[in-house]
Amino acid sequence: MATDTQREKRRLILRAAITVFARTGYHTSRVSDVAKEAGVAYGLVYHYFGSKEDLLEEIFRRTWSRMLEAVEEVERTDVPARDQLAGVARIVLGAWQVDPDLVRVLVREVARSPQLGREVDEIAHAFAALERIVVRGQERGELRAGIDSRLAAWVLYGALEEILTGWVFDRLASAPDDVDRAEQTVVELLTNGLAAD
Amino acid sequence: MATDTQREKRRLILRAAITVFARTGYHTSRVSDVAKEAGVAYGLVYHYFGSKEDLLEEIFRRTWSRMLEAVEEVERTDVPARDQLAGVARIVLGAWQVDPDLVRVLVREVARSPQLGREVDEIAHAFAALERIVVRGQERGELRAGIDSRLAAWVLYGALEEILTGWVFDRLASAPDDVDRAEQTVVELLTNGLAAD
Amino acid sequence: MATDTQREKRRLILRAAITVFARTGYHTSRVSDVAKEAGVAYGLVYHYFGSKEDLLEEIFRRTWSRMLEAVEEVERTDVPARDQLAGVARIVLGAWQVDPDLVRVLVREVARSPQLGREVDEIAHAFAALERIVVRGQERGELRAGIDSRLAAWVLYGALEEILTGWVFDRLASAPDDVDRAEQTVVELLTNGLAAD
Amino acid sequence: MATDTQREKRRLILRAAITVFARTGYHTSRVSDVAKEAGVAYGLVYHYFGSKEDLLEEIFRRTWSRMLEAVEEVERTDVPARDQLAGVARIVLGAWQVDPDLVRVLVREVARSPQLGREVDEIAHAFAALERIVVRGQERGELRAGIDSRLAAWVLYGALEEILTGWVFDRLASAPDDVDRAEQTVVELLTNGLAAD
DNA sequence: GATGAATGAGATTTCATTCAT
DNA sequence: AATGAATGAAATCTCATTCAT
Repeated sequence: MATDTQREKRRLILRAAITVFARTGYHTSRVSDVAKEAGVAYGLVYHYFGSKEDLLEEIFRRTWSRMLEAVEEVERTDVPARDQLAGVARIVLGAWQVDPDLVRVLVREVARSPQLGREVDEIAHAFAALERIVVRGQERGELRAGIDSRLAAWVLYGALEEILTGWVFDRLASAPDDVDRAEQTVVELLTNGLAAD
Repeated sequence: MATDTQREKRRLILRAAITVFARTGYHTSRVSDVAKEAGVAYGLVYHYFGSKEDLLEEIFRRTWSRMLEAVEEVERTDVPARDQLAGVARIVLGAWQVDPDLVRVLVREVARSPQLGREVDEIAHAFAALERIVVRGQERGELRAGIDSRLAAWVLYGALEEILTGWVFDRLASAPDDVDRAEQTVVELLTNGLAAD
Repeated sequence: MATDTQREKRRLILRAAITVFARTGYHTSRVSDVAKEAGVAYGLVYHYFGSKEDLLEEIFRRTWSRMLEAVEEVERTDVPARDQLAGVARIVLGAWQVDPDLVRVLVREVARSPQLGREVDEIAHAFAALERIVVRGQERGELRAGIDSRLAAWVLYGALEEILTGWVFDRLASAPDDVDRAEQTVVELLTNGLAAD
Repeated sequence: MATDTQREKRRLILRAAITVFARTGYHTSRVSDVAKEAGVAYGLVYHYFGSKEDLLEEIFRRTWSRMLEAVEEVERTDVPARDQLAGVARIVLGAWQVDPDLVRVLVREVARSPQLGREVDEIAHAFAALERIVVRGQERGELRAGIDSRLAAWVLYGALEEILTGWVFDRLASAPDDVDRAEQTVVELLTNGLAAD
């Protein structure tokens, strides 16, 4: 049967959820707002999703799943570590241009994601991939061996997320040029450091 | 009159709020839980604080106020930029040892802080101070001039916050030794970079 | 047209309803549960029955209709009143062995039956038939004339229903032997009484 | 503190619940109806009772608790078994005159009581007491030894409940005179039986 | 006949806040 | 200052019923 239509409806509702959650945050959004935004009846949200929290969980899961894939693709790439890191930075910061509402939701509800539980695996895997990129770079002698690779991965991700946060709350400039510059700066900073030679 | 007692009661309630919010988050905590934790009557919370949100706001304001002071103190210090950055790292990461519950609340509710409005000033000032440290370092030739100082400040703070997040959600080791190591690693990473020479 | 198939479908759904209602009660059962149990589509239930309540009503009506017939058959029988009463007891208690799920539904939803309205007629007729058995017995001098016949009918039915209730809720033993014994005991009790001579 | 007022409020709400549930049944009654009937705010019902079901449960528990006490008091009485049975009949049927709304609720929601769980103990104890009355009568030679005492207790209770049901649904006359007559008839029926000598 | 997606009214429950004592 | 009973506005979720295919 019309599974295509069904998938579209699901997608439609999920999209609406992102839009609505991005507007005023998950908690202050009502399920009825999501339904209205999607242009469907109240109960249909519950036909496709078990609960309001499920909506958020699915948003997280999908995003991290795609993030994981993207990072792994970068990992498989045969380029210098620095370029790989730049690739990751581009993925994360690029999201702001591709789907700012999604970024708004993710940034605003970060704290909820570890509690959401299930998709934590995907997050952990993405961090692990990032860490492997660092380790590989160290093995190839491109990156310093003395630095804890796991911490380095966290620092990179933290830096990127903070920049997204700055954009979301309009405390950092986020025009296309700024995005490019931020990407380059972060990479430069993390590879060569702030110190003058 | 017994203003001391009053202040103590206020403090008692605020402490209880931190403990309770740290446990399961701001939203799932009830005002009655805070009252119970503080060992006072329900209504007394409203005698000292205007609303539940006021509690959170005050926690943020106080913390960022102290953070601002601490960063400014580091700023006034006459030591190399790298040591100043290390000082800031110590302040931020040290909070985990001084008051883990407070860190839990801050990390979990980060996204709320910019919405809270009023104390944003304090946050902005703290970031500005951090930025000035970078600028000063660049002026003194200790730090590279090519790097955007504001972005550098954000990257540093993001890195530190991410590490706190890792500790809060138990995804990074956080024993005293780990804390020290994290502090050194972050500073080393941000000053000299990941790249091998 | 395939009226046979139609009747079978109706029957199938009704059977499923009995099974489902017996499990957790009418109110907590969903129409979708009935459909699933019957192995038919959701909407088909509404093709054959006007509403969820109609299902219950039909269960009651059919049952009481058969009950009425059975009691009237006993009535037509040319045996002593005591044997007629025993016949009624056998019909009512025997249902537990024939169709325990049906008994479960009836016992659990007794209170609903008088509210259901339409099938009350059938219930009333069954009680009337039972009463006539008593009256006839009194007229033939087999039963005491001094006892209010209507009340006697109610007492008998109440006793039987309570025993079914005990079985349904597993508070009285209900193995085949127990059922036989219960039947005999009730009849003995109601005809000859508890009193020692 | 005003514990008296509190208890009164609880009582007030419970009373209102009985009135409302008696009107149209538990399921169709809304908590808001109970609040309105009691003349209190919506939330106060939840201040005193955990849930709508708790209201019903407490009604059952209290009633069966009082029933148990009353039956045990009859049990302690030093009168012939027949008079003790009459005493029990008076208690049960008398409820109709004392508190018809309560009886309406009990009769209508009987099926729910075994599911309610906790107060089942009280019901079981009441039945046990009734059974002991029969056993004692048999030991004293006042009642026939051949009859299963447990079944006799169930039959008695079933008969009484059925009569209450008849009154509740207006299918048996329930004027004061009728009540007295019913009481006598049931006792006479169960002790001496329907059979003519 | 058969399907199951779509609808939306309605009920329970929570809890921040108020206020009389 | 201190108490906690009282208030009532929301918000989530359920599910009987409808209807287009």
